[in-house]
Amino acid sequence: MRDVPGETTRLRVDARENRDRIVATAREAFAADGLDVSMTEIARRAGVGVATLYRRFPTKESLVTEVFSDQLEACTAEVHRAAADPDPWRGFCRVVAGLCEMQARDRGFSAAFLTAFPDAVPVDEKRASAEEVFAGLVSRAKAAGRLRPDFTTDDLTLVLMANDGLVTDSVDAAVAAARRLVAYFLQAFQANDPLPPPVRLGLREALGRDRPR
Amino acid sequence: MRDVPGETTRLRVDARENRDRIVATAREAFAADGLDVSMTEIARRAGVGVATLYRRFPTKESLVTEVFSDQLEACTAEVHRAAADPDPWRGFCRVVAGLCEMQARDRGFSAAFLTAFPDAVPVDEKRASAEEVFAGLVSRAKAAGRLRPDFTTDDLTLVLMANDGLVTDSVDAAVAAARRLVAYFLQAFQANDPLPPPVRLGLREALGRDRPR
DNA sequence: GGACAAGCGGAAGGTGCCCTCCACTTGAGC
DNA sequence: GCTCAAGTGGAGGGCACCTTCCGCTTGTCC
Repeated sequence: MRDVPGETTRLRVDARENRDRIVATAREAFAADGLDVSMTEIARRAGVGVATLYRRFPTKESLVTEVFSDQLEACTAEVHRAAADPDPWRGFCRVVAGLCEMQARDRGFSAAFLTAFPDAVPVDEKRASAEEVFAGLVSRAKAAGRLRPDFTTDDLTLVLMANDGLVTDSVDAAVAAARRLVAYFLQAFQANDPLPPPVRLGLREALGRDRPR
Repeated sequence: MRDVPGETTRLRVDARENRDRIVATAREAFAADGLDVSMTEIARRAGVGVATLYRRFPTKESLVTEVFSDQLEACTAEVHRAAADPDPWRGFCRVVAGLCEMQARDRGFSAAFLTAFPDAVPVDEKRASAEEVFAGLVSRAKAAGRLRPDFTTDDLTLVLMANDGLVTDSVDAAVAAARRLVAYFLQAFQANDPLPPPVRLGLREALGRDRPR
């Protein structure tokens, strides 16, 4: 395990360029093909050796975390912005639609956002903050009588996980599918018929499923 | 590529027992852990060598096809049974709920049912037949005024793919999540507000994603 | 009961992955 | 310009997977 230069250490300019190119390449690759793209392949596309890649990011997970940290930021920002909407129901719809659209446009994003990164503390912090804000939005939408009272914030996880299942070859198809899915969900969230009990979904494993026994 | 004894060839009794045990073991393994369970692991759990496994099933895909062929049969049977319901809306609900429940109970099933097996012709045939029957059920449910007119049969694929995203550690949690998801969907399917255009989702690759370029 | 094809297990081949090692190159400060 | 730590690329170690090979065992049929 080597040390990764933090904000304090300054990189040499060529190293800086390489690093930026790596992150940009990885972002595109993950978006297009999901998190399965190999480190060797990323290095090749970025025009560097694998050692260079591993010097900056000692593990694949660290690369994933880096790549999606600002995407996650954009995502939580979207939640905060939507929560500021004077109409809570419209804000609620924006959150659901916005997150699902992001997810559909980026195959790696869903995996990254739904995944718990044990090492990346700020990720969890931002997530928690966004969830809190969202919870406020939910209760206001309920108070306004637009959102069904038995909706729980765990249902957002349900929506995101369901939306994640809509894997398709083309981005356009994924976005179209996500839009229709969201429309169905939003209709259901306005209705008021009895529902099975809410479920708290566990987050998925990061890279590689765990093998029982 | 070796030859696989068909219905015509009779297996030796010990070989027959081994074969049955392999299929049973694989069924359990796939149900519990998905299609990622390795051939070596299946052979080990079945108490046979890998060569024995490969003698019966020359490729992993052939084993998967064999294992899920009768599950698929049960699935299409469920569709036919539900379609016979005098109340088309109730039948429709049974199809949606039934398929999703099966999917939630068996991690491998979703992958197998949503996946196109190029080699397994009967699979596709049964699928096609079930889809035809389901289409009839859909139009009757619409005629009865219970199902929204803009529902398309492709939306069933949407539901199944969405439900497939609800991967959880425990079966109970998966079933609970699927129930709630289905309840939301059924509410939305009764509503009648405008909706984005329907989407035709492509089926996923069988084993291992394809690598572009 | 004996012959032999069918069946068998485990070692090993081939591939792809994550990650490390190490000899070579190069930008930065004097 | 010279020095040298920082940076680099490619080979390869370790592992897991799917699949094949081959010498040994065993059910079956006469």
